[in-house]
Amino acid sequence: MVNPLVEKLSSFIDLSNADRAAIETLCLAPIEGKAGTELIREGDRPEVVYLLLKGWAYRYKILADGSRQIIAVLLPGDLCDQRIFILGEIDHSIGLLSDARYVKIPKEAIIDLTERHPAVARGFWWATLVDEAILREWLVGIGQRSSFDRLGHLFCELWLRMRQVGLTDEGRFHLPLTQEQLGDALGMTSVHVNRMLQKMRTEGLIVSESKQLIILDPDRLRSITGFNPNYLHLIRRKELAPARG
Amino acid sequence: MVNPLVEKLSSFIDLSNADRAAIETLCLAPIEGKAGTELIREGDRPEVVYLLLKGWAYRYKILADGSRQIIAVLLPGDLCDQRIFILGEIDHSIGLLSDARYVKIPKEAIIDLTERHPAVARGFWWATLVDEAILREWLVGIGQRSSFDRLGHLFCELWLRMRQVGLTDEGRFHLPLTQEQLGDALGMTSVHVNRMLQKMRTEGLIVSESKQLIILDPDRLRSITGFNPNYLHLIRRKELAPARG
DNA sequence: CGCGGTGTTGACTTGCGTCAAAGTTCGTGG
DNA sequence: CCACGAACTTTGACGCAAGTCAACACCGCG
Repeated sequence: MVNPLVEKLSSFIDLSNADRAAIETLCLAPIEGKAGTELIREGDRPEVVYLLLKGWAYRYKILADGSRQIIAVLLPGDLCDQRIFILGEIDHSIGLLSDARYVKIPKEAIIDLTERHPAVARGFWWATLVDEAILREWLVGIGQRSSFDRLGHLFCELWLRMRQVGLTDEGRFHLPLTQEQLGDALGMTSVHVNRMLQKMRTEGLIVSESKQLIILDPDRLRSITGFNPNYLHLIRRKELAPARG
Repeated sequence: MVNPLVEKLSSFIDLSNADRAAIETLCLAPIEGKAGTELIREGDRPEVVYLLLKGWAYRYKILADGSRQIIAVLLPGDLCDQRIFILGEIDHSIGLLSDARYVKIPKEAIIDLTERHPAVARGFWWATLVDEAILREWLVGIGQRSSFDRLGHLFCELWLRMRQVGLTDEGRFHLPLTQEQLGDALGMTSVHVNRMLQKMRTEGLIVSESKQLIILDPDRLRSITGFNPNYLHLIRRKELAPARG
């Protein structure tokens, strides 16, 4: 089985065999975690970086009144903030949405890897910039789009991101989020998520069954929700010098 | 006059005189721009990084229906994405909110600077991580907070960020945003921004006059809006080794 | 077979948007 | 230096998308 981080980075940069091997070496002692486990709690001072190998995780914040905002969804191949240890206390929490496999990478190993493997360093920068772009797009959605469009837009994004790591089967992929979690990610209530899901079903846009989502007509869903995949920066930039930076 | 980037980074790391001089050398040929100027348009392929020296700028996206979401507000000392050139086309636009002074730094100069000055590299990483944390907090606000709290929360943030670069006078600072721009940043209409501003005035929280905002009682505003400054990571981490990373 | 976590449904409420008009401020050119 | 227009702010009436509350159904699991 291919390492999902290698797979993800390969969609953007050319990795040498040495680069691949270096990444895979970091994944030799994976940890298995159960859904609901908290990896990092707001206020912690982590000295390691987490890399998801299998399953889903999420970043979130809990407010004083108990409400929760999900800030990001992490899929296999996603790295939790390569330089997180530069900050003092972390300002949000990270937990597992499903049973998952992951590795804890000491900060020294990350620094070492990026110093010895410029292509990997470049790939990590790319991944960081894409994570930020996703965050921006979520802000745009929650600020400007209708709840229906927001939900459909998220499905388009998750579909492409899952496809990038080879975890889709045509329009179908595993989606372990409950309606309440979807709501917390999109800034709406689970009741309203439910209503919008049904609208999408009756309009023939999706089918969902036991944690599987099927997007019946991706093109139509995209055009209805105004989804533009440019922010995922999936296009490989062959013309760029591979070296420094 | 102190360079605002030097001032900002100094709040987190110790810069040597050589570090400071290197940054200041990059700012020798500033450009003066008028309010409303577009620095980067969605779809561009920038090969330079912008550094704001004076005035305000903003990142934003325009949707198909013409609505605009402001994704970030940039203050003096803010750098527009140190590694932006790694991506292909940029996925959002950047414009000037007020008349401003800024410099365009070629990507080679950024790479060179960070390779020769590890402390600066570390500071740039810190600034990047804080920018991301601000983005997360905006998402939390727009997703979970009432419009009143969102507005007050933003004022608390801008006040601290302006103070960090020495641009406050007690609770007073220059705030060049129109009510429409505030609305586009907070995901609400300018009409509603107006109503919430008046509520804040009648409750004795703020005074505003000709682009100046005065926060009368920062502690009260903070507790009302649930503002926790942890995400700005203003605390200097003296205990950390200054070297690599 | 019962129980806790989900999903579904309907009735009712409300925060915020929409629309539209009047008031204010400010920059610019005559 | 004043007048005029454009951009911004303020106000009020009204509508609606989405929240709230509450009951019920379902489903997997011990």
